[in-house]
Amino acid sequence: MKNKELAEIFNRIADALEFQGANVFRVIAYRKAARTLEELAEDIAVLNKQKRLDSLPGIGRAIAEKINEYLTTGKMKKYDEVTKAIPAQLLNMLDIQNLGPKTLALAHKELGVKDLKNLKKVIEDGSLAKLPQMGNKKVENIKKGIEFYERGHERMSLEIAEETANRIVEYLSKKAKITKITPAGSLRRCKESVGDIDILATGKQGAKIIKHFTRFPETKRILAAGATKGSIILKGGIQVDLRIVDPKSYGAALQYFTGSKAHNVRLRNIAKFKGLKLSEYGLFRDKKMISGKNEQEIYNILGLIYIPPEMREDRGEVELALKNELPRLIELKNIKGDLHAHSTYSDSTATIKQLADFAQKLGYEYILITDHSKSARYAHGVEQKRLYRQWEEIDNVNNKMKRLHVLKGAEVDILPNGKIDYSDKILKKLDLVIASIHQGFTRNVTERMCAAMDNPYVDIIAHPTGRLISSREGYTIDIYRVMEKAAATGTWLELNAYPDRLDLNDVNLKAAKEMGIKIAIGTDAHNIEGLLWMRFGIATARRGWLESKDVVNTHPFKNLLRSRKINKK
DNA sequence: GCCGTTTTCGGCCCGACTGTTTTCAGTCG
Repeated sequence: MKNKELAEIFNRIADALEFQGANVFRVIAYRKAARTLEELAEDIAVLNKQKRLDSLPGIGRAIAEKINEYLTTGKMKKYDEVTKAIPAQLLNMLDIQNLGPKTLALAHKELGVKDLKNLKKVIEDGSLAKLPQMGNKKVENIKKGIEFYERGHERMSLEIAEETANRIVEYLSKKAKITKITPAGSLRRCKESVGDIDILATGKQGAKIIKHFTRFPETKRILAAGATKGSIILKGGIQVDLRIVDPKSYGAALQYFTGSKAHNVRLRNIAKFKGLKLSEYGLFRDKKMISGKNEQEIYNILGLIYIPPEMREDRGEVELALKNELPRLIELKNIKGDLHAHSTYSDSTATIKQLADFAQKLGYEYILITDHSKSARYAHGVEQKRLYRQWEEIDNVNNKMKRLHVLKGAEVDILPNGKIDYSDKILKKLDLVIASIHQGFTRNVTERMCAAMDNPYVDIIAHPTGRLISSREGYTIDIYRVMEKAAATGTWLELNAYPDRLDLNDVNLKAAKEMGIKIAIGTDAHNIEGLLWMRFGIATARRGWLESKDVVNTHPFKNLLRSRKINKK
């Protein structure tokens, strides 16, 4: 699929245009098209062939033509033009904090800066500081930006973001005079990875609170400290922004700082259309504030029903909210059991009994034990003899449990040769079977997965794309074809709730739902606490617009096994 | 460059902070 490739190209064109000082809205247009392509589950080439490009948001005639040009000739004139005119290394530097397109262009034009090495040189010899509008402090900030840039600035997992935000909220709540405080931004939207942490608070003495904030023990550097806004970098490199607003603006500020940017633009447009103005301070008619305290009220006055933060990405939620047709998103309390958990039989530290006890404590009706199959040597995969022993143990545990059912499952490897790692004879005896790829990430993954789904005993495909958020792209795979096969065979696809996986991701989940595919949420726990990751699974499911009915482990125990594909034919 | 319950042309969100300046430009979110 060329989707990602094209997205990259359009982002690159946007960078170049920005550098050249083009109309900012043209730049935004290219970025929007790039975003659409990044999030598209379907193959852009297929859409192009069917002449359906104009149905995509942010893609009009000009960009559609460019896409077609690239898909048919392998080239794009516009892209060649801009990359020829501007060295790639120059555009990369736009990622440096405090160094924007204007300054970079100035340095390029006046001092001949072409790469990072040049830039450092003109900083050191003082020539950059002498340019118009520049000065020592500005240059100093760019220098700090370079340091940050060179260390690498990865996004953090949702789990780390949550922990970090909690620590800061606790610190601020203790001493500063704050009436309300909450994380906002992408953390509140539960995005799979968080770039920096936004926190919103109310209080009378903004400057004092900000000052206290900058003294947070983990602070490494203070980026800004005003009367209503402060910004710090923690020792681990995480940036945290704090905004203080008046209580009467709390709802508007919460709405604004939760974002996403694209979602907010839509809302402000609607406000404008109604002759109103929406800002982080409130909703205004002329100069008069008509709402601001309460977030929900703002949505309602604009004619929308309340949109949950997880949906606020401008992926069609605004249109549905206008028509009062938003899905009723799944909640953690709808979950009746965990469908992916490892025990000490393979590579977990938790015994079956411990998992069962904790699952019961969580209020579950069932838990599926899914240890690795025999070929997974790295994970102490379970061979036949030990599998039988595990079944005995599960029977014993079940006898002791009050309410909870421990189910016999397995996470069976789909081997590089396409075979399933247990015989059908064994699979048949299991309550539920998960199949997954752990080897041969580039070898016919799509075909192997599709073949696995043809097996009537394979109920679930685990972490279907194989990506690790922090470190790995994922398998070489056509996820759309995999989803088509899942829909055709009635195989469930997993939403793996392990914070570094969250796979399927939000965008793929939404596509899967539209195709009628059922989702199984499993934590992939390798210890007791891992079962608590379910909340990240739920957050991601909500980002994928899933409702209770789309997720199989919202079924009560008596219906769960009945809904297997083998029992439906 | 996109898009339309307005407007097929003319909009396209808007404010805080900083640093450079004496009224504003650049960057960021």
